[in-house]
Amino acid sequence: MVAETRAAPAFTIEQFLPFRLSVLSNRLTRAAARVYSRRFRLSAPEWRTMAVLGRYGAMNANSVVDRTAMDKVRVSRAVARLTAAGHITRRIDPTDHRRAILDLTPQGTTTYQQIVPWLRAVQDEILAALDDSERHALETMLAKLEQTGTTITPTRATAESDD
Amino acid sequence: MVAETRAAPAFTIEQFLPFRLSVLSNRLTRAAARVYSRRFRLSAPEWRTMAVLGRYGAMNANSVVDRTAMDKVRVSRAVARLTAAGHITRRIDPTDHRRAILDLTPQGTTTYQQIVPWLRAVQDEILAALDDSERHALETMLAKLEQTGTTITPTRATAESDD
DNA sequence: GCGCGACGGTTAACAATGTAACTATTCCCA
DNA sequence: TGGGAATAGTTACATTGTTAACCGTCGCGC
Repeated sequence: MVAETRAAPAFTIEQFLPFRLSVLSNRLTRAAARVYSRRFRLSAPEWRTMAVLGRYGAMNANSVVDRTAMDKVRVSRAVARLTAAGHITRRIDPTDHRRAILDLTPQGTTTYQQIVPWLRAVQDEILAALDDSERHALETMLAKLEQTGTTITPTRATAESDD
Repeated sequence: MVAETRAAPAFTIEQFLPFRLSVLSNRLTRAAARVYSRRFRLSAPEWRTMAVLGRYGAMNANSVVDRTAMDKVRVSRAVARLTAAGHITRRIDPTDHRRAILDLTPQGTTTYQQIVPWLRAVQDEILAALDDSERHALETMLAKLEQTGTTITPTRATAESDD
């Protein structure tokens, strides 16, 4: 029944790194999202936008794009909803009328400050499974994978004779 | 400008684990998807379904759900498209008429066997950034995080006074 | 053997996301 | 200085994901 082959071990998707990371990150993101979605009705893109504004202060949408790895459409939509909800303000940059400068409102700042400790707790809970050296190793590996991840371009299979 | 506070360090989303994993896994999944989407017009759920059938042989949709961490709706749609494309067969289980037994067709098997080596190459390329001990550590940590990830339920923030 | 809760899977309705085309503004240089 | 290329952001449309309701089948107690 198993499409096992002579030379290579079976390809097992449960062990395939992108698959594992995808499942894991979905679960963790979901756990984190409960913090801000339940009580504050924020989506992940919305929270991410507030998070960078809360951390770094006012900036335009493009800077949010750069810091959050979201595309500009997602940011644009998040901004629209956040503005409507009164969490952020949006004013045209007087020096460049294409840009809009975003910033947290007082209400948005309060919300931000309420959410942060909960997310810290989530991260602590995640990392509780690891000891100090493991946490350090995780940091190192993530940094490395984040580097290589950018250049993955499968150019040639190593064993087309996998039949 | 920065919403920095006395006691706690600033909350920086770029360092928040669920965020980092989400960005990383998106990029890796995308890199992997290029392999099967370009040439074979398969989506991720479709490939995942083929992958478990190729690895473990015929099974019903629920077993695919269990092995792929996809919900049943996604599997159902993937199965519909794969059947239409001639990659898999679907026959009612004679011993239980609620179930349908899925299996790769010869064409599906061929496709599967063509894709596998490319995905191996992708994984090798990703792991090339790490040395042997790091790979081992990654394996250990993923296993641990996959365990805890299931039970994350933020119950109490540690520092509500983060204002 | 029959009725009712559970199971396997599909369909339907809706929200979120991605891709591409588009508008408005600014940059830059011929 | 004026006109094309680049930039910032939005809108429109197609695809995908999520949730809930649904249908047929099975298991099981009565």
